[in-house]
Amino acid sequence: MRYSQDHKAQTHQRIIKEASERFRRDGIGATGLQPLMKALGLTHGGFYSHFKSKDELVEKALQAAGDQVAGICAELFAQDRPLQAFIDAYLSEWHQTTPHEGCPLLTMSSELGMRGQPSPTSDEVLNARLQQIQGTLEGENIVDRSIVIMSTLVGALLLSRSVENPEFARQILDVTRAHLNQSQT
Amino acid sequence: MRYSQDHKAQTHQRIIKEASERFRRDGIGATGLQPLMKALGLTHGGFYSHFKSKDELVEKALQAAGDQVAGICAELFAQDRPLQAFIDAYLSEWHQTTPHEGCPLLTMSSELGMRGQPSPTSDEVLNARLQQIQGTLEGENIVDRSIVIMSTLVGALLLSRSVENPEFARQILDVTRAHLNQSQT
DNA sequence: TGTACATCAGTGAACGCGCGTTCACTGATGTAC
DNA sequence: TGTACATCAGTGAACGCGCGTTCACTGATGTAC
Repeated sequence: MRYSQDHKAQTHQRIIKEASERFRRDGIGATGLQPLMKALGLTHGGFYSHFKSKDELVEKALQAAGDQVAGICAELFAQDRPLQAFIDAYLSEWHQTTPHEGCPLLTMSSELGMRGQPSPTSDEVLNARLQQIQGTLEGENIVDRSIVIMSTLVGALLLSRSVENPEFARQILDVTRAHLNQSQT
Repeated sequence: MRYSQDHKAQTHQRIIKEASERFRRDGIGATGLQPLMKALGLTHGGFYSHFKSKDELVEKALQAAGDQVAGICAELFAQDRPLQAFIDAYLSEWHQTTPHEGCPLLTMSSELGMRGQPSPTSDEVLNARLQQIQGTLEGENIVDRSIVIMSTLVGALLLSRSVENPEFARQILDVTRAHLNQSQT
């Protein structure tokens, strides 16, 4: 059956959004197209009238995740203490327990790198964060310092998500947050 | 056919070693038992006379990876400048391009955390590194500082493996290595 | 304005494939006499 | 010491399952007259 004019565009975006969440929460390889389409009330055969392969969806979903996160970060960096707002949000309990709405660098980008299929979009997402951080820094070696801050954020979040003991996970986030907040101004 | 006395133990260890490398390089989910056994010159059916499931192998392989890395780190921490030796090795080009012999925290532990099946062994591996780092530190907040150092190392290595541009990857490692080495003493 | 036709998003069965796991079987070795 | 038997690591076919992808088909909508 044929649908109204922009119905296809809406479905297209719904697939991308659902995929970007599942890829971040469960992993790309562990996300099946069949359950994905079913969750949207569609059948899996129709997938290929929207994308030519799963790989194409992965790239679109990574871009969408990057855009979503860019929006969230733009708000954070518009606050009074922009860097602290960003650090607090990145190392928040919400971000630890909500990977499907969070930073795609430690989920999608990492998995793509592991597969030997790194995407330029990963570089773009990372560079966007670095530039936002750099905008809040003063003094010398701004680029280098932004890279170190971002590495520390990513590492602390990854470890907190990997560890079994919840108190240990919280400690990693708390300690790292305190360190980064006091070392900047 | 029945084999000589310790033949089974040797095969057992060969399976664990090969698995610990493949799990770290390709991921747990992307590693099939059939190709794994074939690479060792065995048939896949025999797997279950060694392990009761893939999950059991995963746990053993994570422990083996932890032990292997512990051995490497023990040598590094026995050198003249132990912390610098560790940092330089962790952020080396070798570690970036040799995940199958490297730290299981950003490969196996991360994937297990993502699956909602975190292992206590992940905590043990991380704690072992933290204690080795703490042994090289002086002054206050030694535990906190060790967590920050480890987070920064893990994050920089993950980003360098995730990024598409090789120069960008190298820059992340170089900048982070320089920062960590100068901030300690 | 009303009618005939073309479009194409979505359907659902089917494809080959690799996965983890099972199972009856093999046959060289270790053990018991 | 020589022989008969039990053991069990490893074999290889088979299991059901979910994967990504294909394909002939449907039928409500947009378009042309």
